[in-house]
Amino acid sequence: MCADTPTETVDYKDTLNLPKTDFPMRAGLPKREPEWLARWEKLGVYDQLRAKKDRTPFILHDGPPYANGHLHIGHALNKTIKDMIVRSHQMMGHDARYVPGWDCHGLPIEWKIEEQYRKKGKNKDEVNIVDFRQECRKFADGWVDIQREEFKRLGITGNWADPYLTMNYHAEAVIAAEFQKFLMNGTLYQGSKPVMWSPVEKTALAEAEVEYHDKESFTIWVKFKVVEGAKAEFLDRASEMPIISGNDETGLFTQAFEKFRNAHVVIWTTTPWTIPSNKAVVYGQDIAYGLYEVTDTPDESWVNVGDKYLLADNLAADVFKRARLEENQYERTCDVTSDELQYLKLAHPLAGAEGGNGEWDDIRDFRAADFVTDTEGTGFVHCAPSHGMEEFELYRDLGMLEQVITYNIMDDGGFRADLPFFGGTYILDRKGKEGNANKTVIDKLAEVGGLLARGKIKHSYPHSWRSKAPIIYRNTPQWFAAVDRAVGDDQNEMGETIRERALNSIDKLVKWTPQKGRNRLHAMISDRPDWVLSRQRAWGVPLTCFTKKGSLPTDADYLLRDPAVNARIVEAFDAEGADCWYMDGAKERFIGDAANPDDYNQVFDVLDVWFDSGSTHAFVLRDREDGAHDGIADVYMEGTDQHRGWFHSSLLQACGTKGRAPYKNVVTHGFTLDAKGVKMSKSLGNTIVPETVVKQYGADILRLWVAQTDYTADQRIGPEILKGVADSYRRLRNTMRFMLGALDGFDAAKTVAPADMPELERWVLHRMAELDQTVRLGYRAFDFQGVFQAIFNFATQDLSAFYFDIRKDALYCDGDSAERLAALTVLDMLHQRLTTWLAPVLTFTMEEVWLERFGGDDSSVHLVDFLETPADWIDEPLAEKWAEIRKVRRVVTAALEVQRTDKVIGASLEAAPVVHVDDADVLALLQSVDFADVCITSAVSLTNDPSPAEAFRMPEADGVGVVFEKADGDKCQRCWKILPDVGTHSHVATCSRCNDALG
RNA sequence: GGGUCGGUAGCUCAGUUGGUUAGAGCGCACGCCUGAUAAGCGUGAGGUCGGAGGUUCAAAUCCUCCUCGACCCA
Repeated sequence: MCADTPTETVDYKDTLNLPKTDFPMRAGLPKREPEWLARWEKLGVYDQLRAKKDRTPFILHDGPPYANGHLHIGHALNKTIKDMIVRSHQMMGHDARYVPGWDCHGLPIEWKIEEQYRKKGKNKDEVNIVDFRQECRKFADGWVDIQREEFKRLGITGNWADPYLTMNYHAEAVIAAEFQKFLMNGTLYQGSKPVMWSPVEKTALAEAEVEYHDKESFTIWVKFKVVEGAKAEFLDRASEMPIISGNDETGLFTQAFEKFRNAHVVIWTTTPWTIPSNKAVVYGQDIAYGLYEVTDTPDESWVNVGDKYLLADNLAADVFKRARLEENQYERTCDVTSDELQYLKLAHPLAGAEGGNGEWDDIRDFRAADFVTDTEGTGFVHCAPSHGMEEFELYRDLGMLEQVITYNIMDDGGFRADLPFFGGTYILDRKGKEGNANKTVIDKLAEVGGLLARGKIKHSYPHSWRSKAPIIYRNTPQWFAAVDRAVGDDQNEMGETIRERALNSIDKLVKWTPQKGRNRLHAMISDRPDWVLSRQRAWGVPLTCFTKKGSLPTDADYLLRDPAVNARIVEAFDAEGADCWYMDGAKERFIGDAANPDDYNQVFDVLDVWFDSGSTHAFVLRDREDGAHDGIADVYMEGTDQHRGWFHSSLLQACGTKGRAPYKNVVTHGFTLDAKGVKMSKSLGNTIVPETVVKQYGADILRLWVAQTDYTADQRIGPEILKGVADSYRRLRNTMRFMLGALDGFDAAKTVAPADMPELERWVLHRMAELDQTVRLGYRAFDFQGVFQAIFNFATQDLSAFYFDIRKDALYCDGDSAERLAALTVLDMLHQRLTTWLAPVLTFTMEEVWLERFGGDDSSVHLVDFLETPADWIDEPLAEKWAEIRKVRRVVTAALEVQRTDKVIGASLEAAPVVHVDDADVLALLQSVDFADVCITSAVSLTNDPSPAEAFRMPEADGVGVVFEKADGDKCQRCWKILPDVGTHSHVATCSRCNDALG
């Protein structure tokens, strides 16, 4: 082009319809999000939605977070998923109300308050319990307020003005009332189990209150003699078992017993004080054992020549070394199989001891157990089921607890006074140092010849978090809900017992997302023991019941079961809170005239907090106006850890009280890990907290992270990942921005009917209708990842890179051409749909995008539903046609790229390629549209002449060849197309279209 | 230690009943445009599908073992 051409200086930019918008490219979310929050608050969006009539309720019931501490990323993930579920269902036409809740009772808060007291030099025991509980309540209240604000900042919608708290008086009343259902229907009973116990503090401890430190312990190897007494017992048993031939079995027994006559089974323990409570010894089914005989002895030893010991082969050498024997002082005489072991019984080393009062004379049980190993000790484990969880469970499962539970250790860690030899000795002294119990036991064992060896060992051992003193396992009375007892109400559709009802509910009434959650809970419910309801704590709902003095837990009259008493309690709790249980005269007040209060003890244990939260379906769903009429939620949505927690306790509780699961859908999310897939921890320094993300990027970025991840598995988050999320956000934001700019001055009166639109527009309608289905199905399945990916790919690939790119020419340069008006109509439709579809995810940004066109004081995208998308927009043949067109287009763009690289052209408008198409049908397709527009070239020639050899081809588009040609003519200074007619019009530097437009 | 779940390009994810050369988006590199401009368009590189065995004509997909990680339990 010549430098002196006058046209070059003409600037037609102002004559174009260029995009015009105030919508900024950069969002500034951290600063602007609070403004939208204030707007929604002012509009009362949540309440306005509730006022909409004739909508089917959709209830996502909130699992309550614990009211303690600032939010971490897990909270943010959890509430964001819930929010997207709630918002998407609202916009799909439901009344999706959401009542957030908090778990307020329990240990961690109790700790904090105790800590405060300790700082003031006060002891918890000196403080009035009601005052103490009030402090806990105040503390929880404070955190509820803080967390509420933090949740709101994330854009979580809900009834924040009136959330539910497990410590609300009504909640406490309902929890007590729910507990009383178990009391009345007979599933409640008092039993016992070993718990971690701190003798120094005289209290039970929870797992979280325990820390592990190295401790030096006594360690002893103790001999249990194989005894004759076993024979009689075995023969008794054999006679009851007709299947087994008595003679054969007797023969086997005799054989086994003769082989082990006078032999000793050796056990090893680091807690000598448990030996007086020993009730059994167990062996491993698959461990190789041998019988060993002492052949020589060192000078000082507790062994004698001829002693026979049963030991695991892997450990025998070690044991003899401990007994100070040289390797040549013993020999292995024969194999011992577990088949043989089953015929043996044992005697306690203190059996028959003078002064023992027969305390240890009973034969000790000897059987196989799967927790025995041969990596440490002797290959035999001594069982004191009152002081060990595994042993307790073994005998519980055998139904033999009554025979093996002891009560030898008191609250203070001392032996009961009347226990021979050991009464009055203590495991620990008052300061938590080693007491005299272990030594006394060891000395006594040595005296009766029960010891093979002794020593000391340094090992990791649990200590109290508070006193730092060692703890012990101690059997204590607890309250249980029986899961295998018929509940005895008439709600038996799912089964008679809690377990049956739970398992049937899991399969028949609940849909699981992801499906594998079903197996997880099913397995747990199948295996679980009875539910321990009681905690020896102060901050909780008390087990509101009374026990009869002088009665045993197994007696029918042990528990006071009186509806009038129960009603008085519930009524009082509702009015005054559960604190009234702890007031003076409470027993007399509640028992009233139902019985003589002096005959009863009031129970002061509190309920497991899982019972509290397991009861939310009653005091939230059932009792609240904005709950669910049948007390059943559409969705419970929590982390996978809640299979053990809330999903589990809610299921058990509801099966005990209403006969079925309180939910129809259970959705679970995984855990949030750092960028490498490792758990976040302060010590690793890989923690990401919501507050930081919100401050740096904004809540919408955090929400988008949630939507882009597969939340059903564990997710990762880190700086790089967040940056990627922010990148996607910007891409999408700019696409929206382009639409807003193009729609500037949009005139609804000039809308074009779909039937009158060009094919390209109708193809966009088709894609929109397709996407409408994808979006709704995805939201219904809680699949935000799928929804967002579909929308995002549509926006970037179909719109930005294809449709918009092509239509820019018409949008900018045309006057009110049919094409331009159709494009604007489509853009309007796109804007409304994309904005509403994305509103559940990008809550803030979509409001901004919405208001940009539909402003006004009362307007909000969150007040509207997804738009109806006519099904007849779907046009499969058209879609197939345009798929073909895009395939050919890709060949053209790739061909142009070659020329661009060779510096032949820059812009694609400089080209007018010749496209050779072998297939006549495909050629016809291309000829039916403005293929030059589609390729954004100034012209295109379509032909079915065979492609010349130099034509550009691509393997994925068979039968298409592109020969490059430069566009012929001059560049229109207005639309930049290179056309032959430029220069022939009144506006000299323009093409005919632009000449007309300029008028 | 036991049980369960997971490991596909730098990142986020697809991958149907086993079946051509394992896909997409983002990011990256290069180029173009300068009328979406701290934007937009195009092209390209990038993967021994955690590892090792096995079944099969054929394995990301089925089986076994190992490894790493997570959750629950002990």
